[in-house]
Amino acid sequence: MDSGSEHDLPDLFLRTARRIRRSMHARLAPLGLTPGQARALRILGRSEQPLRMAALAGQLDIVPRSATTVVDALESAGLVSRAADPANRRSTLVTPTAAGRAALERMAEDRRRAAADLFATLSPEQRESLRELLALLDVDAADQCGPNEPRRAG
Amino acid sequence: MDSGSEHDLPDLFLRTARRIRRSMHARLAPLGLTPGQARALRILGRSEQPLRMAALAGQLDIVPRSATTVVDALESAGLVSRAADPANRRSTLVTPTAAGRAALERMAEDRRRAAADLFATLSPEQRESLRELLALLDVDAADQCGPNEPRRAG
DNA sequence: TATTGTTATACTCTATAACTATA
DNA sequence: TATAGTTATAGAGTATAACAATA
Repeated sequence: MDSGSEHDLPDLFLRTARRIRRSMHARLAPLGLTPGQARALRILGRSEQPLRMAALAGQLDIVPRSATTVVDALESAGLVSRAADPANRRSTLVTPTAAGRAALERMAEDRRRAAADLFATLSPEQRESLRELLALLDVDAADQCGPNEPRRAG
Repeated sequence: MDSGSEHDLPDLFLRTARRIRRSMHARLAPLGLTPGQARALRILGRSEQPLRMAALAGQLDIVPRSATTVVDALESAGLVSRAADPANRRSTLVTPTAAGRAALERMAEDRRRAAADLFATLSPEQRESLRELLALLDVDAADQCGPNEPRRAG
């Protein structure tokens, strides 16, 4: 009734993002995970190797300090473990535990269903278009506005 | 280098949203406004009538309590004013002040440029496609996941 | 000295619950 | 009693700055 007009592209984008985040939050709450924690766990789960904190932060597109908070929570929940990198003792390697991998499996199905729900108003072709457009936006995006990338002029 | 793969639609979406929010934050910081405050001010500025708190919350797609915080900040900054609705003294009517309207004008140009930057990797046709897809997503979106709408089954 | 991660802190955004004033 | 808004509080997400350990 009050949402259909006058929004520019960034506005529309953040509006939908808010809705997605709200939905994820509700879906994950019963599992005791926040959307950010679940996202980090997925990244760790799909990685072949244990990830350093900085690498995880890079994939999450947040500063390393913020990754610490996320990993702290996951570690407390027993879903990931930290270990010093033998090759470079400054580095911390993070890996999902067995419980972490089990949680990922439990979440996967639910996640697919939720995504389908969220984008239910789009046809499969439209969803594919959206995916392509988002991928385009993502390409050099981090270079421009990422928190970890060096700032450039402009 | 590390962002190009394995993201589903919600992930891609939130990733870009994060980037947009970061860009807005940086752009608005010199003006002493947060993205949320600027958004509320724009909604108030484009409204013909003064808005009640609940109406503003509705357009912002947040709960009324959250709108209070935003309006508090705008009022402190002298950009909006609150007045009791003469017709119903329970209601509060919010209007931009002259300073608020001036701030909106100052922001408008900058905002257009920022939006162009953010979506620079897309052609005009692609931007239009994206706009249409987002509009579709927005249609019955609030009904499903909004914080103010009554919860339904499913 | 440079790098990696962390401790300490702060701010934005949003939520629920309880309360006040009004209807 | 129901409604509009607020006070009080909390938690998620993210940031900067200073510091320790290691290289």
